[in-house]
Amino acid sequence: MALDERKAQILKAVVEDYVKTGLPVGSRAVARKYRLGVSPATIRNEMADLEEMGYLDKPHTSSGRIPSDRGYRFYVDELMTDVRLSREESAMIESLFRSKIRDVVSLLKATVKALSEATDYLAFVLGPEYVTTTFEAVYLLPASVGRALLVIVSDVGVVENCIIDVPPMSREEMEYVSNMLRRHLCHVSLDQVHTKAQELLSRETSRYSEVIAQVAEYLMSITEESETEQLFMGGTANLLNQPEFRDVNRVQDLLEAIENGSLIRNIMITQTHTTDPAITIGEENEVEKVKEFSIVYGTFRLGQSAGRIGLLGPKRMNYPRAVAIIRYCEQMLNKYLVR
Amino acid sequence: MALDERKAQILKAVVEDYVKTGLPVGSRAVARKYRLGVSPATIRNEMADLEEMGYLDKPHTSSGRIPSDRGYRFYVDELMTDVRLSREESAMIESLFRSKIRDVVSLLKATVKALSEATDYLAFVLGPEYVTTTFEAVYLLPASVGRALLVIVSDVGVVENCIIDVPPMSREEMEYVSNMLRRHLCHVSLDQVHTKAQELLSRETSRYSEVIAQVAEYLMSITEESETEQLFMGGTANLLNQPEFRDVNRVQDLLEAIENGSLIRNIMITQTHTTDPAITIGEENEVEKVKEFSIVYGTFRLGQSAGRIGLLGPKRMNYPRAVAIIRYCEQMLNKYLVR
DNA sequence: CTTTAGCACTCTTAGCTTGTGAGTGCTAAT
DNA sequence: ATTAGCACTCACAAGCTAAGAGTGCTAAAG
Repeated sequence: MALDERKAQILKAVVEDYVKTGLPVGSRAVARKYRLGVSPATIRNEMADLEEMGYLDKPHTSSGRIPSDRGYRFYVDELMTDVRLSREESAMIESLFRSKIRDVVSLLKATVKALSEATDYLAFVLGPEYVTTTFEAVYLLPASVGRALLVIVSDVGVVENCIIDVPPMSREEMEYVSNMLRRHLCHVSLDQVHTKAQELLSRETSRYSEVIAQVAEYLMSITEESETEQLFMGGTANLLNQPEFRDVNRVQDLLEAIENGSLIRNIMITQTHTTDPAITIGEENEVEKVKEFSIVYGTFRLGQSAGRIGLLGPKRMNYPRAVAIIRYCEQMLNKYLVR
Repeated sequence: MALDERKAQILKAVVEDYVKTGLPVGSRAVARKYRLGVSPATIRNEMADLEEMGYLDKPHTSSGRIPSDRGYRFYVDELMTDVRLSREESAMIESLFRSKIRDVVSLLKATVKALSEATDYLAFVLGPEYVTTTFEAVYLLPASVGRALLVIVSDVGVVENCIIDVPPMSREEMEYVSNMLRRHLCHVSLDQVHTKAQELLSRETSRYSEVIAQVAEYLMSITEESETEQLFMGGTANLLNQPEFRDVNRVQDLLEAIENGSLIRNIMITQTHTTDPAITIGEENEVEKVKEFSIVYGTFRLGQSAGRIGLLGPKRMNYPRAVAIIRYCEQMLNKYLVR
């Protein structure tokens, strides 16, 4: 399966030229731009071989070659060389991060912004799952008559809140309930919240039982809920820059699926990643609608759980650059998310 | 400026037909579909009059008429009849709301979703400005060594949080600081937060002064910050459904501007609204990039401040329906946001 | 005096034809 | 093994034509 040196060089040239121009690349162009010391005719022969081996495709009988999924895969695995972001660029990105060190959510939003502005692709950040989390704090605050604001701080610093109905009670009473909730439901692993709440309910047969039940339910619901909420995306307009989207219908379908959010989540769930900035190319993607695209994604840690950041673009993607940017943003996140 | 009955009927027919089909409408079509008891020739004459008066345009010398901005305006002001949402539809929307009565932010997100799914337009919700707001609660919670989580609850129930650096301190110390902050900075109008914080600083020359300063700064920053954060959008893919976007470049430009968010904010700031679901059509929009579109937007109240919900679509928009949906969502919001 | 039928004219759009250019595969010479 | 040469393929753009929808005007009819 190994390619001899010259074939490898030609494959590399084809991929990089096609990535740059978006046009099928011919033997002439390869000979001219990437001087390999051989004539177009020789390159033609080699390209015919590469096609037979499945690394290149032809859009139609005559006229240049484009890389196949396999060609991209070989390029990504063996041929591409790491690139470094320019000084200005990394400075630009870092400054964006620095200005947003407020809370986790803003930081993730900043990441999306950095990614989508630094590339021509769709950027996404999938917040960490809650599964392994406990709660750091639970507060019940008076909101208006008959309503209270429930504020919850997870151990990774993500804050959630909701409004619940409560029987009318004094400030002191509410503080009492609030303290009780804190004592019994904080620092308890999620799978035990339910039983703890039941315990609490059976002991407290007071008028607060309704409140306790509501809080417990909300705590439980957060597990799934927040998964649907914690997806940030940006740069949808970037996709329209790609020449492959000259016709609107193709993009529309994808956009719809992306916007609703389930798509990215599906991808991240079904995908089994291996290397750090993982790359999936075209048909390698499990999800149907993405089989014409590539995804480059990485991981960041927050507490005990992990989140994902990624770029979705055409297969004709600048992989070295995408990898460099994902790597850099991973670093930034892990740096600013320390806790 | 008033139009005689027949002209009005014809204008109405042209607008509604054009809205439905997207194709310039000719005299024949009007005569056939909206039986007005006159022949195409008569309608041709009337349409020529309407064109001269500025209510209709011709894309090119021969071939049907399309409404001008003025034509749409007249239609919207005088001709269109209110529509009601179907029972299923309003039930669908309300259920979406009901399932999301958790916190303000989820509710606003649900609104965007409802709006964009119920229409073919871009939906947006602009959260209420903070200007007139005070803070209901301020908490400083231990996060990790040297860091604390600052949680702030505004009087309208919006929760903000950020992480700040603090000198190492015990749980009791932090509670002391937290209480101090609460006593001095809650229920204080925003324009006084700064002076209050100064007072506090001058009295407390302790090691906590750094913390107090940070908190004060954050409180101040929220005013602008949250304006940039509190914009929710959905349904960008809807725009691609519109036949006017058969070519990609037009939409890309708009999408980019929209995604970055400043566009909608600008519109809402520059626009002076009058009626409740306000409608601005084409050139009536102050913002350059929107002069080819129309916006229908309404207001909801949250505490002392107000937010906006709206739809952005082509001038060829189904105005009666857009108005009905905006109205309905306004109601929903005002119902579920009571405090 | 308003309405209508008839007709010549305009303009867009889709489909077809043609020419050009980029690129290929094959063969024969180096 | 490499390369030059050449015939061949195919996409794409440009130009052309025919069809169709719609108009404005004129003259007849109510």
